[in-house]
Amino acid sequence: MKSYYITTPIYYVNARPHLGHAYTTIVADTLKRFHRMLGEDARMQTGTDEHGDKIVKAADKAGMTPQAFTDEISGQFRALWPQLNIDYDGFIRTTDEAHKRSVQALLQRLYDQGDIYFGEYGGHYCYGCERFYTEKELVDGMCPQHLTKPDYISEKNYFFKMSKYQEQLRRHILDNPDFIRPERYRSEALAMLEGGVLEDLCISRPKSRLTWGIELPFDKDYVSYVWFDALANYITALGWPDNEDDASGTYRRYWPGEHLVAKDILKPHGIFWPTMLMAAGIPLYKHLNVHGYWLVKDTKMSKSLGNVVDPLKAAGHFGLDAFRYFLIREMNFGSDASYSAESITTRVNADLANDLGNLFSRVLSMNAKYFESKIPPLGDQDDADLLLSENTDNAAENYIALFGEMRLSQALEALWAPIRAMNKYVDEQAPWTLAKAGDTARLGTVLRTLLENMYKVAYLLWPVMPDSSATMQAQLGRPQGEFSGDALHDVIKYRMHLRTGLAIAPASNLFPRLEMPREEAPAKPEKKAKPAQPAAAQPAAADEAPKSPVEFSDFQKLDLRVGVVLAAEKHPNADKLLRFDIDLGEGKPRQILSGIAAFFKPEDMVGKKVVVVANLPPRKIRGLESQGMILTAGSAGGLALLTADAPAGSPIA
RNA sequence: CGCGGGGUAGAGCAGCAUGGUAGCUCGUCGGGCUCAUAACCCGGAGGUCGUUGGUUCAAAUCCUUCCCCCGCAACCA
Repeated sequence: MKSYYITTPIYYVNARPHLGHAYTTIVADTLKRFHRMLGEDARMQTGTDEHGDKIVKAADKAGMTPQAFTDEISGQFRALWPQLNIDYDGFIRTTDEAHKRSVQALLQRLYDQGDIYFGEYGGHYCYGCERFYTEKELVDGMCPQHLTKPDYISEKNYFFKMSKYQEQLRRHILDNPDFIRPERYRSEALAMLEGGVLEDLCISRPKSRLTWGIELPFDKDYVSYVWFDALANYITALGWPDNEDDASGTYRRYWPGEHLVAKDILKPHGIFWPTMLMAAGIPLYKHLNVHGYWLVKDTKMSKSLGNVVDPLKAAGHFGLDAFRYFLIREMNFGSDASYSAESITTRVNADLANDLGNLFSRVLSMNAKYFESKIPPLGDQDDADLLLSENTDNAAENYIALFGEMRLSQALEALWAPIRAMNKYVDEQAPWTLAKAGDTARLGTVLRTLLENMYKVAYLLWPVMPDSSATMQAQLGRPQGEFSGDALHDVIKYRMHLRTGLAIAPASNLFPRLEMPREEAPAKPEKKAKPAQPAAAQPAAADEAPKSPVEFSDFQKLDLRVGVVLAAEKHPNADKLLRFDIDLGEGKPRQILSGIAAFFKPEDMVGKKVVVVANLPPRKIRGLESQGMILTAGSAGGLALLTADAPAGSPIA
């Protein structure tokens, strides 16, 4: 079976995950799903990069050991991805023991063959920054950060003979036009190689300055400095070098794979890494796919500007699949793109709500009205019907081809042609007129033609919007199953996928329209001014939006249970809070605080059965810890308890 | 002359490697339909493709001049 291996960079754990990390990882996930649908043995990998002095400093600042600190941030990354529906197969940390051993093996191999040598490294070192500066970086001979004069120090270090492989790499890039893509980055890499002699790469730091790293196998006074440590992850995670000769091992199964990176790390991935592979006698990766930056309000996202977009918040606000769709559709892969609440709202409303969502809504509701939601039989098709299906099939082929060339935005654009064509077809065929005329046969053919084409589109969208795709397929009465073979081409090949007579969804509301965020400038006078929120630097953030749809799996995450109130009293330090002991059938009652003192008397609560969210993280409120949340229904008149006639601890679903 | 990218309708972009009626989405104006998520469909207005010169029967597309914007320059996707 053909294999496909896609990696994201390993993310440096000195900051929380942001939109950029999410974009890269979502694209990787989408590619993996796409190749899986092509019947390939697809694997996707991500991870975290955890060594170096920045980490030591960040950990220090947080009052933690480097290990505890990296455990924490790495855990945040790992926990984030499933929430964005990212289905990774491997998650590597550069602090993994196996990774360290493999890196050492790689270093030893190059050292033994003479590609690593001991030499002198000199430069302008700023003690404030704890780093070297080149002549060019200095401003009037001063450190640009601290405006102090750096010391010229020199120290002995180990170097990788990168220059030795310069010409070989240049030729490889020339011979393989899509080795680095899109084109612009290939040109840039070539420019780096043609601009003169490549310098050898300094790959170590003395332990006197840095201990948080992988020890060099041939000199215990030094640790590896970033490059080998980080880049090698792409193969160490596959088990290299232990299984280098094992034809059935993970390494041989997936390598060579391809990489996905943002433009800032083109040089390490386009130059350093391939020369390292050449030196080690390992085949080069197939492609380096390089994407641009997300700009926020046309400026680079950065912590200091405070305009960093939190991907989870955005996904929660706009809907996860809408968010994924937007990222892939809006950014022309390779170029920069602009992120804003306005642009995502416009895009999602136009493409998902108006075109795709509304198509499902109108067709399913007509099918409910005219055929009691049962899939009508297909009668004789006329030219318009055939043309519509042909249109879909052509678009699907384009979609697949464009996807394969990493022209992701254009791939989605291609799929929207049949969606628009279907909306037009509805107008032209006017099923409501056929219904009035009593032409049931023709009416059935029209709707059936639509349903079949909708199914195809829904199916094809799975890599980008897995949940919505599955929902759409289920609405059409053919829930997504396991993929086998080349599912993508198979679905195009056939025109009939649905079962005549099967009852399907009577309505659909997949992508509710988003409300356009209000302009910051003049608020419309008739609207009641909200209590003035401080003008947030965030692009109209996600705090008080209409609730976007969630997946059933999200609902399942809630642990709702029946609880019996054993004791209730006023919170000693708060007017609005009551303190409860509630039996959830766990043997020991839980202490739960609830802000309902204005509505219920403590003595009335004892013995009541209530509904409790049992898996919220414990939280301290006015000095007491609350280990859950009591559900109530709020209305203008007051507050009502949710209750259930079941024993304590009964799960609710 | 550090390297690279870009300048195409009001906005955002595609097209440029293999020159040949300037395309897409949003917005806007007018019309239609009534199945639908105030949605959908049709039509219109709006561009001398940054600038100079050149090659050519023909240039957004190739060569050239200048102007402007934006990244990068050893670890931020």
